Amino acid sequence: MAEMPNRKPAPAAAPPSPKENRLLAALSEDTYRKLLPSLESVELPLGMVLYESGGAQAHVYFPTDSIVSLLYVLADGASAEIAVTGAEGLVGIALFMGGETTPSRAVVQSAGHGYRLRASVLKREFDTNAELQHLLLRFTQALITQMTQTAVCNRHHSIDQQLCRWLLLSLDRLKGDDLLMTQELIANMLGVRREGVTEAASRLQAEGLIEYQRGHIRVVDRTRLEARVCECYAVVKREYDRLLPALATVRITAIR
Amino acid sequence: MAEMPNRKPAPAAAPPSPKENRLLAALSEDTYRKLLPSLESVELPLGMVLYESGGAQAHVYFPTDSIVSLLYVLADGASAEIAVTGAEGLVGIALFMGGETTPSRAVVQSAGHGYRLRASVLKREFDTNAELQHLLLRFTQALITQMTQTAVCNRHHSIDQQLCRWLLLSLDRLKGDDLLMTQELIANMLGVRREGVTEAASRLQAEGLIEYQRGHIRVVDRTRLEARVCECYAVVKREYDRLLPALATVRITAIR
DNA sequence: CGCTTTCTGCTAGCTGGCGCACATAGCTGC
DNA sequence: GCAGCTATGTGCGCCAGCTAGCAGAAAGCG
Repeated sequence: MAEMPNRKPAPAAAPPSPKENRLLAALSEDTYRKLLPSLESVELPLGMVLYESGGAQAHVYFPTDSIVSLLYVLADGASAEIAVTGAEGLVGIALFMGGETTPSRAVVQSAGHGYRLRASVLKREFDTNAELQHLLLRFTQALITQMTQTAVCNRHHSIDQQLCRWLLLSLDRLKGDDLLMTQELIANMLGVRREGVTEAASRLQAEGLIEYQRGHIRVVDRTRLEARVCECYAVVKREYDRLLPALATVRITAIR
Repeated sequence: MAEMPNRKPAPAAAPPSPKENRLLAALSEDTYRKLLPSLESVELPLGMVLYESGGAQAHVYFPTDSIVSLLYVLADGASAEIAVTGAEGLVGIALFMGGETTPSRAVVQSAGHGYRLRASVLKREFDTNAELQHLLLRFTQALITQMTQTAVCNRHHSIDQQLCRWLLLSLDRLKGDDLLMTQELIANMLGVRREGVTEAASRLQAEGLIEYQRGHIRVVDRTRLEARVCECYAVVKREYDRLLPALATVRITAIR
C-alpha cells in the first residue's frame, strides 16, 4: 500500500479498537463485553466541544488516539486549561461523581478517535460494578493530581517551564514526537499571551529541544525537555503511573 | 458564667456534636448510628499537619469548627494552597478514591475541633453503603471545582482579588466575622510574598472592607468584599450549594 | 519592667509577562 | 503566480509582583 499523506489520514481508515483506551483495556473481559454493545465510535476533530460549562453531559468519552482539554473560560473570555485527557482516561467524570455537569468546557485539543457511552449506561454500571467503579475513581484521583499541579504551576513557574510541561503531557498522550498545534492554541490552553508562547518556543528551538513551523511542533530531544521542565510534570506522571493500570506498550522514559 | 477569654477557649469545653459537620449531619440516622461508635473526637490546633505529601493517611477527618488547607509544597519550599475544607466536608478523599495518599499536605489553617474515622472503617462503609458513597463523591466533585478555580485564579487574578476570595472562602467556614491568621500565613496559602498580602490587605482596610491587626482580621463589610472578589468565588460557592446538602443554619449571603 | 520575638510597613530596584501595533513568512485556492 | 489568510516574529511601554533589606510596633516573657 502507498504511503499515507502526512497531515490528513484517509477518513475511511478503520477506527482504533476500544482497547486502545487504557481504561477500557483494563476492564475484565466480562465487564468489557457488557459495555461493548453500548460503545459508540466517534471521530473527534480538533476544536470539537464535548461539553459546555454547566451544560448537559449526555455521554462519557474514552479517547483512543485523541487528546481532550478541560478548560475554564472566564467571563471576559480569558481561559485556562485545567487538565488534559487522552487514551489513559475518560472525559465526563461529573456523570459518575453525581454532579451531572461541571463549570468547565471539554475541547478536543488533538484530533483523533474515541468511543462514547451514554450517561445512563455508565451510571448504572458504575453503581453496580465495583471493578469499574474502582478503576474510574482511581483515574479521577489521578486527574485531581493533574489539576492541583496545574494550579501550583500557574502560581510559581515560568512560561518556559509550563510550555515544557504542556508539551510533555501532550506527547505522553500521542504516538510519535509530533504535535499539530499552533502557538495561538497553546497560549489559550496555558492562559498566556500568544507572544509569550512564541518567545518560549523560540528559546526551546534555539536550544535544540524542539522544531516547529506553522502549527507543527516536533520534539527532537525529549530528554533535555524533561531536564528543563518543572517538577510538576514528574509529580503528575508519577501519580498516573501509580494509580492507573500499566500499558505494555507505554513509552519508557527517564524521569528524575 | 464569666466571659471566656478571647483567644484561648477553655480546653475543657464540651466538643461540638459530630452533626456540626454537614456531611455527617446529612447521613441517614441508620448510617450515622453505625459510624458514631467509630468517630473519634480530635482537637485540631493551628498548624497541625494531618497528612504529609505522599504519606500514609490513617484517618479521614470531619472538621466541625476548624478549617483545613490542602497545600502543595514545592521542592524549593514555596507553597500553594489547592483547596480548603471546613465543616461542609472531609479531609482525606484519597482513601475512598483508591489512591491511599496524595502528593499534597493537609494543614490546619484555623484551629478548632473535628472527628476522625479510621481508614478501614470508612473504606468498608464506602464500598457497601450507596448513600455514603454518593454523598462523598458529590463532595469530591465540589472539591474538584474549588481546585480548578484555584488554578484559574492563580493564572488570571490579582493578589487583591485572590485575597478577597480567600477571605470569603474562610469566612464561609467559620462562625462570626473574625479570622485568626497572620499575613505571613495567608501569603503561604496564596503562594505569594508576605508583602504582597500586606499591600492588598492595606488597600482593603483603606476601603473599609476589613480591619486587621497582628494576626486578627475582621471582615466589616462582607457585601463590598463580595463585590470586589473575582468570579472564582461565586463559581465555587454555587457548586458547593448545588452539590452538597443544604444546612438550615447556613448564612444567607447575596452572591451576584 | 525591659528584653525578645513576632508581625507589619516601607523603600528601591528588577523582571516576567501583558497590551498593542505591526512586520514578515508560509500555506491555499484560484 | 498572485491574492488573501493564517501563523509567527518583534519592538515598546507598562505594571504587578518579586528580591532584599530594614524599621517600627505590638505581644509575650522572665
